[in-house]
Amino acid sequence: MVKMIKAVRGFKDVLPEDTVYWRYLEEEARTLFESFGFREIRIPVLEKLELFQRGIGSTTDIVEKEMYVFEDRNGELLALRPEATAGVARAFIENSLHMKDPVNKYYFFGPMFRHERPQAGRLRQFHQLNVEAYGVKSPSLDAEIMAMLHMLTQKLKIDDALHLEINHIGCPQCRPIYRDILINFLNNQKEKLCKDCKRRLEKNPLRVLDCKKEGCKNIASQAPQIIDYLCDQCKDYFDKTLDYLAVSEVPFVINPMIVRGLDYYTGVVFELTTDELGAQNAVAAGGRYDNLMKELGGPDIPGVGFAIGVERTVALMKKRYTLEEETPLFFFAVMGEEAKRVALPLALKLRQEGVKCEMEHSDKSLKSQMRKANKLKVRFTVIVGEDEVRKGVLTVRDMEEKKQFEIQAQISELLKLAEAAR
RNA sequence: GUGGGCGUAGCUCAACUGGUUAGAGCACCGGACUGUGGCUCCGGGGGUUGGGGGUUCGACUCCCCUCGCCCACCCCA
Repeated sequence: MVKMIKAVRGFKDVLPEDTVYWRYLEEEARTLFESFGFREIRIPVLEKLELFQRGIGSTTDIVEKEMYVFEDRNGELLALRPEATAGVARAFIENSLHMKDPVNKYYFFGPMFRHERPQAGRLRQFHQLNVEAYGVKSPSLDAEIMAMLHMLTQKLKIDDALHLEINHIGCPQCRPIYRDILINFLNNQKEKLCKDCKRRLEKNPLRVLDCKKEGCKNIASQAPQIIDYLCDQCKDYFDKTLDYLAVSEVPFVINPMIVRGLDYYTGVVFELTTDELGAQNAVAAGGRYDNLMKELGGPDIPGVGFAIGVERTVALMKKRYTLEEETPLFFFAVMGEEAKRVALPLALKLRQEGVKCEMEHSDKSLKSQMRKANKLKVRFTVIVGEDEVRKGVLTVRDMEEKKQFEIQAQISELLKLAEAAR
């Protein structure tokens, strides 16, 4: 037997029964985002490796060990994007969009690539819906964006499964101060920390705060919290953001343990989490990234945004309701060459009018064609056989009413039926 | 990268302590007045039991290796 070629590990096919959900999500997101003034941008899947090293941070796990890196034929190092924000920022700078657009709000949809071990809710190729707003640093904008995310989950009827968790991780002034205090605190109890946390202590001390191990949790619960060490500006900014959320009736909880994994985050950060999907509980996440643009060699322009995990969102949708593909209105059951000569032009004209229909092309018995029509869940089966051809008529069977009748073999007659069935 | 679990028809699963041509349901195809669906009945196709090696008279069942999938850690959407 010839060896079967299978998809690459962690890369999945999305079959028609599932694309219904994907499309529903995309369409709801598009109309919602656009109503907020966000415009669609599309960027390449492949970027120079350096973009991600500088944008995301060269010591983050994503850049250090999860990227698909390739050498181009000219020796240049390229990477499949592990996330979208760095690329959007690059496009923004490269096209001088801050000089052109009065409003710099973009949304984006596409695949991302991370070489991790697959598990529930985690793939090597996965999809994100991203939202990015550049040029303004304002609590009301941050709150508006979180409200938009909340509205999307309401439209998708999955908001009951989600919690908006929010935190503020400080600015370049106050974060280092807190960081030192935390490191100092943790160092004093270093022996009680787990193996992973000792490593985290070196690399990303904030992560110790959300370790799942009991011992570390106990220590973390007594650790100093960033909120108590924010500078006046950050504190004020955070308070205002929370107030805007409250008056907008967006439910949220403050979670001082939220830390983002990408270096570019500053200030307000948030996650949309669920406890219905196993260990990978973040359905969306985002925050401010006020230094990203500058670090990529662009203008000093602040940004805020979030990314929604499409597969995870679809998983929640599927747990709650069923979406089905649109069924054809007509099925042409044909017997013989002459019948096909009658049916084909009629089917083509119906589609021209936007009516979904199917016709049989293989030479099967009427019984088998009826079975197919039934399986397709069509409303009308149009039977065309020798008798019909001779008389210039069509036999129409109403599959729901289980009644059938003859009509003239004219497109106008079929359109009348289509109109009546709507 | 590290752990654990699992691999039998398209899908969900069977097959006593190793023992005859590996079964069932669903799905698929066809038939039951050679032009009529959904129900029922009947029939049919489809598996080198993930792959390789070993033990044995005999392996889906035992052993080894390998590949793959799943879940968790790590990390994150």
